[in-house]
Amino acid sequence: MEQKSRTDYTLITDAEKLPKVAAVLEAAEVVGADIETTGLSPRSSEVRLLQLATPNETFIVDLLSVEDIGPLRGILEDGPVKVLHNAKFDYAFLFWHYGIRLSPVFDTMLAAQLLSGGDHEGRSYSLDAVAGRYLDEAVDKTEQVTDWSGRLSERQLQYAAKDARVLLPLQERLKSELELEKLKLVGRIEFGAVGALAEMELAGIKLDVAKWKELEIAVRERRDLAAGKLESYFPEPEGMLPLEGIGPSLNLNSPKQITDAFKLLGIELADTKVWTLLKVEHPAAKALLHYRELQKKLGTYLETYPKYIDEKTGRIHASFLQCRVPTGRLACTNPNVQQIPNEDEFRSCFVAEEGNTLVIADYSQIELRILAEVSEDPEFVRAFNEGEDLHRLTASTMYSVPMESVTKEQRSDAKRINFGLMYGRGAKSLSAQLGTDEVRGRKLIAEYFANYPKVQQLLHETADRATKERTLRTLAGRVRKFKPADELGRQEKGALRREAMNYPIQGASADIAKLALIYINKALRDTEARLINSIHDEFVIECPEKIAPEVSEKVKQAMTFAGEKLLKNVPVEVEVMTSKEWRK
DNA sequence: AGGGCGAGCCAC
DNA sequence: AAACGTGGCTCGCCCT
Repeated sequence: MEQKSRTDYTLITDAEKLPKVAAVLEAAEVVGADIETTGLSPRSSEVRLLQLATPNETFIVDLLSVEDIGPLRGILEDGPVKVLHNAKFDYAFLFWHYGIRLSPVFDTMLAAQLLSGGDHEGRSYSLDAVAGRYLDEAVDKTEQVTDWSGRLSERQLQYAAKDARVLLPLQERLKSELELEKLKLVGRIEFGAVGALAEMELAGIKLDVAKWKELEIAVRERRDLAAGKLESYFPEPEGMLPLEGIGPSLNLNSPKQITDAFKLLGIELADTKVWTLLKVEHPAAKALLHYRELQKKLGTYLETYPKYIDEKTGRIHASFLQCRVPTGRLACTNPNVQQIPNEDEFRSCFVAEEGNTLVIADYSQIELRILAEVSEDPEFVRAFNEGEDLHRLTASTMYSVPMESVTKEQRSDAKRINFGLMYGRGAKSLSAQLGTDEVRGRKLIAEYFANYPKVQQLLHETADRATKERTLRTLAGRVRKFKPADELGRQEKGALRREAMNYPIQGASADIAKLALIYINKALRDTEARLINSIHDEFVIECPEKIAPEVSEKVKQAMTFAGEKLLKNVPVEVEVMTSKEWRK
């Protein structure tokens, strides 16, 4: 009689067995899936194992001996739901090495993150941790970091099989939790966006290094000049021999040393932030701000970004973090290509490859449209429906002047208020920004809310609900949980109310953006166009010049369609432009 | 030497 | 106090 192993699995080392495996998997509704790789980067590492689990059987395909996994393609690209933990990782490897687009996907990591409602504090989302929380089952990950490139031990194979199999009960549990918490739609959005994000990371972005270096040299020159000017305001340190004076006597990047240096000028600084320095009369304050700006650009961007260029592809492949941000927005790292300085000087260094062009598309005032939709404020909604300039309209009513007589300054003030109030901004900070006194700031806000009473009502009710019910939802149903307010101090309570007021707006914008990722990726699937960046309400696509017009149209349609899924009473507007270089 | 943290600043 | 929401990155500084 055959001995039963602890975790049953069938090891496939022969390609001829694959059709049979495919037949078994085809009959399953849900398949647990996992891979083991020789490293973390799909572009420089290999896939060693592909594990596929049904309730009855777990297959381990040894991809070192099985080269052609063609018979499994149908199962992976369609058919049963593939359950994975951190599916973007597996998707990227399978897409890069086999051109396979996993679909449909259920991601147990994303599911767990959605269920947390943005409260990630002290929570791990490793498979081990999530299985522990939802199944009371430990998954030993000690084998994960072992060497998967050579001969595999029984322990390794056991581990590989277990990893795929545990996903089945875990998915069952998380699926019902998502249903219970009314997170099915958000789940579908997140799971659908996995592929788009994986492909976007793999596509990467081209940096024109020569142009970047030129800019680096220019900015360094400007920085050195600014440093010299700044240093000239401070007295020479005492007891220094002439030769020793050559090195830097004062570290201009150190807030502490800067504070001390200002003290020598008779200026006491509470801190060295912009806001503080702007109020200082001494020219050294201005010089410091100038120096800081250039130093930031040099250190964070110009000197750093070339290091991120991948040797193989010659492009920068950032990582997008799908569910880290409580509002649902994407975060981005290594490097953060969402925070490249907005000036053309910087952005235009990100270019299309020879023969290609960029299609740059962004939503026009999406957050204000969401505010209109959610608040149902009649004037707000009407303005968007009639294609009016909302900032101008706001200024016109706020200052009681006809639309056509609104000045630039008045419109700019209205714009600041429109944006500021979405962030829960109060009279104090608004008046500071507008350069006016608090009394007038308060009056402007009062006038604003008199014109848009339902906006005020919405913001107020939202903050109250966050405090009382401790949970809020976006238009798509994405949940954010809030701390109990009674444990908070005055200041923290205020912060919570502001977070709350902003959440439904920023969150719905994220919902729309993620839907857009899905639709854009789908629309471009059979073209040579690739999504290469996503900056909250803006998408950058690279494609052969020839097909730019049709790509522009497809992207615009996909984005509009995504917006209209959630905005029913307010029109969605998308602006698209084509350029060899990234620009505003 | 390297981790952790705060200050400061870039994006939307 | 500097109160405008969401992030990530670099630097200085302090720690082990």
